[in-house]
Amino acid sequence: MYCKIVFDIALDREFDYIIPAALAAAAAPGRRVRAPFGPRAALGMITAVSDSSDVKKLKEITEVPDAAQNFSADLFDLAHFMHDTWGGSLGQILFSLVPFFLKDISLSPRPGRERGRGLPRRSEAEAGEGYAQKSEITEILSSQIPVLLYGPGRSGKRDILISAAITAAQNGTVLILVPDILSCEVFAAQLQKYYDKPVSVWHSKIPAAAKKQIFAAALGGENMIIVGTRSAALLPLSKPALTACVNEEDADFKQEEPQPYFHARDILLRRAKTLGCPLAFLSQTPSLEMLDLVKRGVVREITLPHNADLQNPYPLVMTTAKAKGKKSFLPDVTFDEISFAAAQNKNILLISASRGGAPVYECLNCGCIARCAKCGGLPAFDENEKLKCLKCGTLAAEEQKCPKCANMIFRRKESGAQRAYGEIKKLFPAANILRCDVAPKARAAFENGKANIIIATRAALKMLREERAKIDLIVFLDADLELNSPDFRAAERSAQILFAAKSLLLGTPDAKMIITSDKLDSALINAVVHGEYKTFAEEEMQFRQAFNFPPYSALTRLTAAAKNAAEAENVLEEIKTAAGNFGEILGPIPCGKKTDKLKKKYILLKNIPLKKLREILSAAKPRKSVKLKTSADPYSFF
DNA sequence: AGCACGCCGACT
DNA sequence: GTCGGCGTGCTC
Repeated sequence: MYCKIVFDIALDREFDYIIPAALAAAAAPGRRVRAPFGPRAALGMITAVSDSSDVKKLKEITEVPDAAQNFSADLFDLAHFMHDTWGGSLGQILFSLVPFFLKDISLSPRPGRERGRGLPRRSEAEAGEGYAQKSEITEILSSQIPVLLYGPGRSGKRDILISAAITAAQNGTVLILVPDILSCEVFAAQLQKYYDKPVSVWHSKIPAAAKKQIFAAALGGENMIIVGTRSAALLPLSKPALTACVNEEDADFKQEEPQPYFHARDILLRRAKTLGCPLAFLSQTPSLEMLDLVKRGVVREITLPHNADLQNPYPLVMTTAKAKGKKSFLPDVTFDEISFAAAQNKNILLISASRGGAPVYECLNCGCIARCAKCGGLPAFDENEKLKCLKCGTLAAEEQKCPKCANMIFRRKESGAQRAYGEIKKLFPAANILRCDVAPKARAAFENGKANIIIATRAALKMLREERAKIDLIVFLDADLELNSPDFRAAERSAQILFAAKSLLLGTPDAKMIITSDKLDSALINAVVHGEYKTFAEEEMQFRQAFNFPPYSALTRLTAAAKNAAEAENVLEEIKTAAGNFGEILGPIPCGKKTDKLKKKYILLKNIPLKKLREILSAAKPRKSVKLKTSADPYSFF
């Protein structure tokens, strides 16, 4: 007998081995095995068993360590689906389903009833609070196809999910995915108020021992509720009763960087189908992919009405064009609103476009950016306030003549939050101003009631939304900047952020929002002002169709990294020519962020299956000096 | 991914 | 003269 084995390494290849007679009974697809691999003995996993092999010099597998298979029935098939859909190493995919802490728990008796990290339970009185009792609950639990709970902020989506989860958890395992760790903690705590058993919390910060218990319980098909981040989508589910995904549109559900590559939304769709289990997506700004699924009848949408019983059910959204000229950092409207709010000691949140890196040296007259005389790199002020080239370290003169307009007015130009902080401090010297690049700081600031003005990025906004912070005025300092990114989802992302910000105002009387933009008549801005996400989504959907972007095409990104940009470009051009017959290709496009010393460029391939792309890549003899990386359904475009 | 093999720079 | 840099290549 022979078998094919994959290993937990970034190598997408199977290896053939002999199964010795003594191990024949235990060896089966999905079973982990010990086998000699090069100079060492490695742990692999059997993908197939057969009675012949083409390979001449074969070695024998030496051990089958586990008493039985470690994952639920659908996961072996899911691994192949992940491999086909997003690529990567099948070995790493399979091993990600059998975590490192799993030694031989597969046949161990069920753990005690306390598992995972039990959250503190609320008092009887609090637990007695009524939770949603709506027809949507039965609709979710009895639907033959996945459901999208679509509704504006605070329309009761989460209450419905909590009720459905508690009902379903009487009959099996409930798995609820949320985008990030904070949402995980917040939602689990919310759920715990109504659930009389401990809610299991699963994310990267949960200790291995607790994860092991949750894993074992899920594998055992226990009645329980798991709230977790995207990696929880890969947990075994032997007796699933309900799966769900909160804030479905969040890009964090896509795992790009470490293997395995996957999109939690697509994993849930696939698993719900094969497991025959109810699935609910929650969103106030559904992704266009989700709206496409609804349109095609794959997902059924349940629309929740706007909740008019809120403190501020229709928050005022104002728009203003960017300040023209050099003297004013803020448009007049914005300045007036901030002054007014600050005078009343209100909480003001300023959203700047980006965290902003080192300040650059820019000509105030023509915008020309100073260059290093020696190497052409960007000079910037270092920690000692010396103007130095970022590339070669050469000290540059601060008194420079602009090479373009010959003015002697080079100025330090700080970007993003950094710049905003300086300017706001000048304009509102009496206010407490806090700059928070990092999300948790925003929380502290509002808790203390210390800061009047918080300057934050969008990441912080997400956190504030989760905490339902009390904010009286939100100002987007430049809503257009996001749209300049090469990401075709830029507009969608902006919409998500703007709508999220708007619903942050719902609980605070008279709270309002100002959007600074030079595209005031765009569908996006109009949609936010009038509260109709779908208006924007429809126009965006037409854009996607017109330019053949997802959900109208399957996108794959191929990145080339080389010592010099021309080399990377040449390789990509070659591949573009070779693959041109199979689908539309965009690029090569230079990567914006320079992470290492290698130059990177990428092309975008439309509707070329991964399998086809692999063929093309192996046919085009890849040069050793150029590193290629493919990414299916990409979400980042750096 | 590891880990070996292999051919060019500054040290006991 | 050697130690060691990491480029290249292989693992059934």
